[in-house]
Amino acid sequence: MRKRKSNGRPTIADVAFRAGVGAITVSRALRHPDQVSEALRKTIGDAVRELDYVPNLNARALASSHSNVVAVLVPSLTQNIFSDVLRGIYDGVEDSGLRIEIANTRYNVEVEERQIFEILRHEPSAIIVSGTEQTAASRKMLENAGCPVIQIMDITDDPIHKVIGFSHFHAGKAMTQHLLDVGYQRVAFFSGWMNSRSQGRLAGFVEALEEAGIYDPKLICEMGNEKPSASQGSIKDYHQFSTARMGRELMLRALENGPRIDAVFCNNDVLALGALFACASCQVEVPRQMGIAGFNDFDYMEAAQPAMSSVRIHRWQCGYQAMQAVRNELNGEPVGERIVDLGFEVVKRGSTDRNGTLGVPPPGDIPFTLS
Amino acid sequence: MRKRKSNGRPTIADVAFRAGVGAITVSRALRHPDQVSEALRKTIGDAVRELDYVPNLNARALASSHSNVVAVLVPSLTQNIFSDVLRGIYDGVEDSGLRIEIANTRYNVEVEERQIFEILRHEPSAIIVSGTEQTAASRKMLENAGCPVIQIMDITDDPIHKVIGFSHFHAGKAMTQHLLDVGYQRVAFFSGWMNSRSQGRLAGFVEALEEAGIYDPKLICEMGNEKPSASQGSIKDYHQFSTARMGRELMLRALENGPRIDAVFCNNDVLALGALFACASCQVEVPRQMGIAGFNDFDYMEAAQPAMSSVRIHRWQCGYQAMQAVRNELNGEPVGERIVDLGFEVVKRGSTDRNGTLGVPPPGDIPFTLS
DNA sequence: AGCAAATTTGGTAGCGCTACCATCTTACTC
DNA sequence: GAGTAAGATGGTAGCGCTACCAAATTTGCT
Repeated sequence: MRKRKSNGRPTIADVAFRAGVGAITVSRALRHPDQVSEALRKTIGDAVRELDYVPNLNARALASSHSNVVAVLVPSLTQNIFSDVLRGIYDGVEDSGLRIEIANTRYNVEVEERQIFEILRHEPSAIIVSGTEQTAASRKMLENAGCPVIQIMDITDDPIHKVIGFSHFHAGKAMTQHLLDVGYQRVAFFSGWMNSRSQGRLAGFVEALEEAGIYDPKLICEMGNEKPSASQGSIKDYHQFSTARMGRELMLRALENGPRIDAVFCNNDVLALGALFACASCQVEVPRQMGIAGFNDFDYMEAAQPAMSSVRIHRWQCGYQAMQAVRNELNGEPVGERIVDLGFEVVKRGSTDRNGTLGVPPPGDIPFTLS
Repeated sequence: MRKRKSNGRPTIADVAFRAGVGAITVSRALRHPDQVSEALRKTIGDAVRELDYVPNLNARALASSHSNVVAVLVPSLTQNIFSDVLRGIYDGVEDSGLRIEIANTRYNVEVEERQIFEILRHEPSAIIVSGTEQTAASRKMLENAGCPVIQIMDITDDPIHKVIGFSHFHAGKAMTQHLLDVGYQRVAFFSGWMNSRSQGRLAGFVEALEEAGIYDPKLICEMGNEKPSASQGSIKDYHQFSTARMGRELMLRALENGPRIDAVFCNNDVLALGALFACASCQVEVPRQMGIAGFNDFDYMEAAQPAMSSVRIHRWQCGYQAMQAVRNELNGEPVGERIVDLGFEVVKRGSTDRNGTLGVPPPGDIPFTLS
């Protein structure tokens, strides 16, 4: 008779009894099968199946001081960019026995610091963190975390442990170069609120223009420069930091009394969408009078009219490969390459096909009239 | 001297020693402060702060068989709709000591069943599940889960425990009615892959047309009717089940040789976006020749040219209120209303302003010419 | 065969916390 | 003032698992 109410689930002892072995052997058969003989492994496997045994993860974590929790820090849950990353992470975690714990840093380094602090106290088995620009305090905590730390969605020469991502600088520069290559002369940069990765893109933009000798600070059109405060009222609004509305507004301003421009590199596809609509509303022809390029290459860029150029980045792969890296390391394999550059792709479409020379498919235009 | 390597973190015993009380009193001071005297509570609080003590959650869960984990089942991580819900959940969990564990059901009831099964074995303190159409097996498991179960993003007369959402049927019907009210005669329904909530919207659409006596099955234009298999190859592609590309394709088909239509209710904003671009590419005037309405009211709907009508739903609130409900119940408060209808809002904009009578702001059109 | 080394298995003792019960105060009733 | 109830505190014994060491068994080699 049990003294304490238990929930009736079979325990490792039940399995051990049924298999006629010691509890510890069952534990080993499950955790380190190679240390158990073929025969016992089978007997124990049968007992597990017959009893429908599932290990209690809390007990396991307590006894081993391994939580098997992978902590994932993302700056936002709303932007598609990170939900794609999360999708990769979830696809990558399958059948690993690992649990994922997501923390939302809200693009706020103070919040991130606090959350790293909290998360470390849960003793995660690994940490996946977005970006490479942690504060000094955050970096120190992560360095001393005593578990694999994978930085994703950016790249650096000096990773904490391992980084899987790409260069925002080079991506920004490459797209700007494309705009210059097709002959645009006055290229603007549109952005909503800037994070450190946006800054990288902007730096690439600036360098490309400087090399061409046509850089002008007035070409940088930002909205909402003010960083969101961490105060109660506004913290929940961080998800709106780039919207189509802003893209529209920025383009309208540029057309009305802004710098004279003939193309725009939008820091985010959704801004490009808004910019495109603004052009439509002002009868500005894209790409002839105005070139538009975005960043991320969400699916609607291809479907737009005209189809819009963008920089395709490998969000899902970042998440998936980060998870693979975590699994490998937890299995005792070596770290391997500490810097993994997944690259990017400048996708050229109609919205920047200034001369009709890109060979992109023409917009479908089926003649059609209603009533 | 310790026999087993510990990670050096202070334990409850350290705090107890420092405060000069028993370990159990420290536990109580933290878990049930009302059972501990004012004076001791303060002494213990000081000790906690001095030692920088943080309770070990695994030990707590093991000893109490309360995991303090809130399991959240969402069908997709990628669609904005659920990332908004998750944002609400994360905003709602702050400072509660609860942990969130997200499972991705991939719009697949078999996957959902398996995940409910797995999740129950982690003994969550509460479960938040998307939708009300669980399989019989899933429902039974949830009913016997022994913890609060909140269904969200749909509504039903017969919740498992508590439901917070809105009626997709009424939302679909209301938007369709709006299209009829402004005078459209042949209204189509566009959808990508249909889930049970989409079905509700469709049913509302059908009923509105039937009541008007103009229903015609040919008006239902679906793409990708085939349900995604759970097989390896395709399961990772579930996120593409509604894309702008599909909206564009559906509209092109409808214009070319489909049913003669003068308006379309898109099951999802992104389809509406694609449909709008298709109209632009075919020189079909919106809203005069073609009305377009979407569902979800993402931010770009307002910024589109013309601004697009949509049904605004309260995604963030669903998540946030679900979390509040969980917290209340775990604090021992009564369930309260078991059916919470958050409603929806038919947002009427230019894309359905057939007669120019809606009083919506005109599209900004600043006369503008380049070089 | 004889001995060392490698492999396989088991026992014990926790991991850090809380449920349960027991004890000790204090407050209140008659 | 005795008796009872209510509140505050503590001790003990686990929760279910695994680290650590010890013991038993097998293998390899001279």
